Amino acid sequence: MTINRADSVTVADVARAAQVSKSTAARVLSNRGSASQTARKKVLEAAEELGYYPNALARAMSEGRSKLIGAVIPDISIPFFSAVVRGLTDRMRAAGLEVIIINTDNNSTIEAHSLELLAMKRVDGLILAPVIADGSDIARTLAQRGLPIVLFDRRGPGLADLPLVALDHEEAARLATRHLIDLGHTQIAVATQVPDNAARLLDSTEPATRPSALRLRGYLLALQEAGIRADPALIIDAPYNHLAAADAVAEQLAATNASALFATDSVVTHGSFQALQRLGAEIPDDLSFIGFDDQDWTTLVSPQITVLNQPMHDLGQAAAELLIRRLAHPTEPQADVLLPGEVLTRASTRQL
Amino acid sequence: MTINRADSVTVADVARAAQVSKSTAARVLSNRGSASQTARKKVLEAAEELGYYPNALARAMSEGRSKLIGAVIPDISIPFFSAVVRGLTDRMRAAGLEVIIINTDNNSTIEAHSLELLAMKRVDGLILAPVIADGSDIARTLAQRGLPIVLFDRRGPGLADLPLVALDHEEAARLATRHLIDLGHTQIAVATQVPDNAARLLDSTEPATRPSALRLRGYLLALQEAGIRADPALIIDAPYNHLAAADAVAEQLAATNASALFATDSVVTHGSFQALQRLGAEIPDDLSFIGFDDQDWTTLVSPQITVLNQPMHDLGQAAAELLIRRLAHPTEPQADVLLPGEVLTRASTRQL
DNA sequence: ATGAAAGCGCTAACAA
DNA sequence: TTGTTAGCGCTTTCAT
Repeated sequence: MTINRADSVTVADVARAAQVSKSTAARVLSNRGSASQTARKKVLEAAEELGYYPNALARAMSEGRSKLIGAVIPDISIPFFSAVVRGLTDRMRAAGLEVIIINTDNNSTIEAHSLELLAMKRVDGLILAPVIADGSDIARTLAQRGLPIVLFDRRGPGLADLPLVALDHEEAARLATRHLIDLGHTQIAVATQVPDNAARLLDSTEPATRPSALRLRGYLLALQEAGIRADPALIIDAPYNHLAAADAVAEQLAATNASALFATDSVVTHGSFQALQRLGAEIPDDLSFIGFDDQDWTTLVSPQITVLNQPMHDLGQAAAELLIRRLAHPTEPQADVLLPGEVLTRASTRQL
Repeated sequence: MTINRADSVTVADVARAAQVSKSTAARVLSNRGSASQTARKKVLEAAEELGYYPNALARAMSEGRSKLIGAVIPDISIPFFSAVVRGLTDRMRAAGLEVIIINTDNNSTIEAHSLELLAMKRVDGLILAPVIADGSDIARTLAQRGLPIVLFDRRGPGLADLPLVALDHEEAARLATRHLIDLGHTQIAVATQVPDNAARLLDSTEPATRPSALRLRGYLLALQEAGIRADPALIIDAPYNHLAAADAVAEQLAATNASALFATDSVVTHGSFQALQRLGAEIPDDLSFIGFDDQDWTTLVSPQITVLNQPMHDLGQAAAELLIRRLAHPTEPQADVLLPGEVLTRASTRQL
């Protein structure tokens, strides 16, 4: 009964069994230096026999890299992030890297602790979907120390020099809004987390980091391009929680004369759809509706929902690829990667 | 040359800066041995100053445990698993353990490689939702070598002695079926992955490891208890893929006189609902429908769907807890943990 | 081609 | 309370 795996098989054990020196065995097992046919054969047989598994910890110690990547995200149970993580891990595995996932719940204290922890684990690199809040500058510190970091989905404050992989939020929202405009709508409501600087969002100097702000800007831009005046009453402030969003939309939408509604993220899309059901709105006869992210249910309800879909799996892969490139060329500067969204036209939007 | 280590501060660096010996510094930094107030203060200041982060790799080497856990699952992007993983990681983090997630896509070759890889990483323990296929005996080997493993959701063949955390599949399906029986239904169709030994499932000696087989057995059991004869024509073999499942259900259900339908997993539930839409069935007037897993869309469609819900987050936590207990008491035998499911009664099922 | 030996950064047993 | 020293398992010079 070998209960304790303190007795794990080491290179030395293999070497002894193969009757060669430790370094010869090490060479064969790590497939690096040179070794004679006979030595190689003896070592491999001994390793097989003893059931040798190289100790990645020890290897990491001496090689100076752990082959571990940290992924710090808000919540793996959100479909968007779980699809992204799938793309991410697929690509990382192909490169021989494993991924440690940490959920921050958008809490900057948790984020800070997580980053420290991953730094201690000596991860080779980091994918970070930062909490939008100032305070912690740990990410910046780690980056300055030479830890490769790729931002995902959004750029936190003070993280200006790190590369970002994300949906082109602004352009995606512009597409979605233009879809409605092309159908003849002019009274277009939008449900989103409204930032403080909403009114000044079109000033090119006004910063916008959170996805919702960028998406709102895209909406405003599309209106402007079409010569439609933005009506503040049509901008509905919806919390990032489907129940609360449903309440907000139900209440505020009823007071408008909107002929169309655009929800700028998956959670608010969920809430908005519930609000529309509650209001008894006939879609698309009373109101055209375009949501965000192609969730399961959007093709299960009737009418099926037109959505702005983002390439979740690809986004994850792109983030992985960028990080892998940084690992290989640490100094080479990397440009942001913004992937386009796509309107999936279905039955919830129609000509006015 | 060693990459990327130029900046990493070590205990020795701190010791030098604090003008004490390496071991004194190590003692205060790891908070173990004893040290004088003055020494402690000097060391902590020096550590702060230099920005010292302990190297978890080195610590793992000498302590013999990595504080890393492996989670080997079919696919993180499936809502069930992402919710489970959330519960799992929450609990693990609280215990100071991080989780490496690996997707197998139910491919036993990938599973085998993943297990070897995690063994090399010297994870302290493993959560494994095994592919149901014989072949690889790596999990067994690792377990015999003393690596704590907890099975999740299902018990693979040849893994009889490992503890399992799962939904009580059989009982859950029995509950769901009884819900329909209680409403007066006797012609109850079931959509599931039908195992080869379906006909003999009620023999207590007949083995059933895959969740779908256990759920089918629960269905049969409920019928038997109610004195209803099981009708093979009502057992619909549906692939684990919502499109194919929709086709199978649409075709086979039409040929029956069923007044109710029970879908035994989330994917088949999705497909079944599409099939019912395609058939133009009025729910619940033409047919009562009960699905599996409380997915977002089940309350978004109309009528809202009655489902058998499993406690996903709790399942993840339970798996983590069991593994943590094994870590602390490696020899103590552990019993399986089967959590109950619950019928969420909504509008898709009604009195016949 | 092979072997001896020096780390990688940490913990822990043992002295002092 | 401190410091010295010997590992943990692997990679990697540097001789031979």
